[in-house]
Formats: sequence, structure tokens, C-alpha cells
Amino acid sequence: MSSASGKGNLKDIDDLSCENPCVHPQIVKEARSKMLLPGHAARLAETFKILGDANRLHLINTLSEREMCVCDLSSVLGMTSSAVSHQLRLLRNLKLVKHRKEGKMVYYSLDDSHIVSLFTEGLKHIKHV
Amino acid sequence: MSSASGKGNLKDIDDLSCENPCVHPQIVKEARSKMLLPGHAARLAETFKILGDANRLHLINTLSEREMCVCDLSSVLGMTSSAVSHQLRLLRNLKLVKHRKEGKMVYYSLDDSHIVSLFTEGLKHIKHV
DNA sequence: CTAACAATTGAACATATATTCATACGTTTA
DNA sequence: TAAACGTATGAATATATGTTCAATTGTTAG
Repeated sequence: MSSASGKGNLKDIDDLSCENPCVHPQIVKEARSKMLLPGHAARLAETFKILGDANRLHLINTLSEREMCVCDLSSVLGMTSSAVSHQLRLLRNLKLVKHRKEGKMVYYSLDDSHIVSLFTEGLKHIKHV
Repeated sequence: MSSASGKGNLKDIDDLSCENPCVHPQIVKEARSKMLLPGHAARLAETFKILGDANRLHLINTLSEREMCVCDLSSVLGMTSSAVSHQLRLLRNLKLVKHRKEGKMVYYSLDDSHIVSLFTEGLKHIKHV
């Protein structure tokens, strides 16, 4: 069923089932072959998304210096401990932070050194654009 | 008005106007001194946020290979050209892409090499976590 | 046991975000 | 000029996101 023979010459240099009528098929085909795998794109987006919030960046930045309890974190950031807790859960889901209980307190710390390089790379970016 | 002298000894080792009653003031104080500037945090978050979407990542990845018109981009990504155009506007607002008109077509290309290093750093991150 | 407290959680709310749809704009071609 | 086309835009819609509030858990102190 590829390239129905008749009516050709519109622009089916190669006929890659191209829903859009207005393209350079060869270029599109090549670009498609270089696309990120859907799974990779999704995980990458998820990673960047979690960094896309100033409060979470503050949390990560703060925890990159030392472990800290929720209460201290909320005091540092000026947020309620509930809000901090919600955000920490997101970071925990992505395995970016880990926690340790000590009595009533829970101490959080970074669990992923890679995230700091991403963070640092981002800082470089904004500082001299 | 700092540290009202009386009633002390609760936990005002240093009294940094600490709304939260439950903290280690010294640690909080030091952490605060190392916080990101609000403006930096905001810009950094904005940068990461724009990367926090799979379709925009595909756009950036595709444009990192060559410039391309809106129509081809929409065909590559399988999105309507309207949706692509909206996303390109966001990327343009952050000066991540630039455009060039040629007749009816508009060709987009990356305008920021830094963003590719961020992108690449992100890829490293997801690939071996 | 009871009270106090650090932390967590779910629901509610407000806001942000992405896509669709209809329409408009600017260029080219008939 | 009119029609066709690539692109852009605003409004509308649906969904995602972040914070607040109230309630709950688990631990320590009285």
C-alpha cells in the first residue's frame, strides 16, 4: 500500500505515509529517523519538569549542601511544612532525594548526584545568556 | 528589635526572624546565606520548565540537526502546525530558537547552543540512572 | 494515657499549560 | 483580483500543577 502509483508527482519523492500535504518528505524522513525514542523523551521531560519550579530548585540547592529536616527546609524557603512535604514527595518519586527518620524528625538529602550536574549546567546557562 | 531580650532560651541561639518555631536556627541561617538569588532561581526554573515537555524536546532535538519549516516540523512530530507554532513561540520567547522567512515558509533553527548542552546533560542523566 | 509536635496526606481551590478550533495574515500563483 | 497555501494567533477547553487547609500518623515528653 506504499505509494499508490497513480496521481504521483505531487511530492511523493519517497512517500513516507505523510499525513501533512505540505512537506519535504526526504527531510522529514531523515529527521524522523533521528528522533528521540518516546520513552526517552518522556523521561527526559519528566526530569526537566521537576526542575522547572523555583521552590524545588531551592530545595535541591539547599540539600546539595547538607541533609536537613522538613522543618528547617520550610523555614529556609519560607513555605509551610505541608507545601515542602508535598514537593519533597515529588522529588522522592523521581528518586532525587532520600530520607532518614530520627525520632519525630525526617531528614532529607540528595540521592542523585547527576541532578546536581544538571542544576549546575543550568546555572551556567542562565548566567551568561 | 532583633531578639527581644526577655523570654529567651527557647531556641534563639541567634534569632533570625524565624517564623517557624521548630528549627535549628544556626543551620537555617547558614542555608539561607547560600540560597539562590530569587531572580536566578526564577530564570533557572523557567529554563528547565521549557524543557519539561516531550514535544518541545523533540522540537529542540530535531532543530539541533538542521533548520526546518513549521510544516516539516509538524509532520515530523505528528502535531498540527498550529500546535507546533504555539510551542515555537514559547521557544522563541526564551530566545532558544530563531526564524527566517522564505516566501510563505518560515524556517526555524536553534538560537542557543547552551541549550543543547543542557539537553545532552539531561540525556546522560536518564540513560544511566 | 495524654498532650505536644514533626511530618504526611487527601481534598479543595486557584492558576498554569497544551491542544484544538476558527480565523486572520502575508505570500505566491492562477 | 481571487484562490491557495504556510504560518500565526486568540479563545475555548481539558488537564496538570502548586498551595492551603483540615485531618491523620507516629514519636516523644509530661
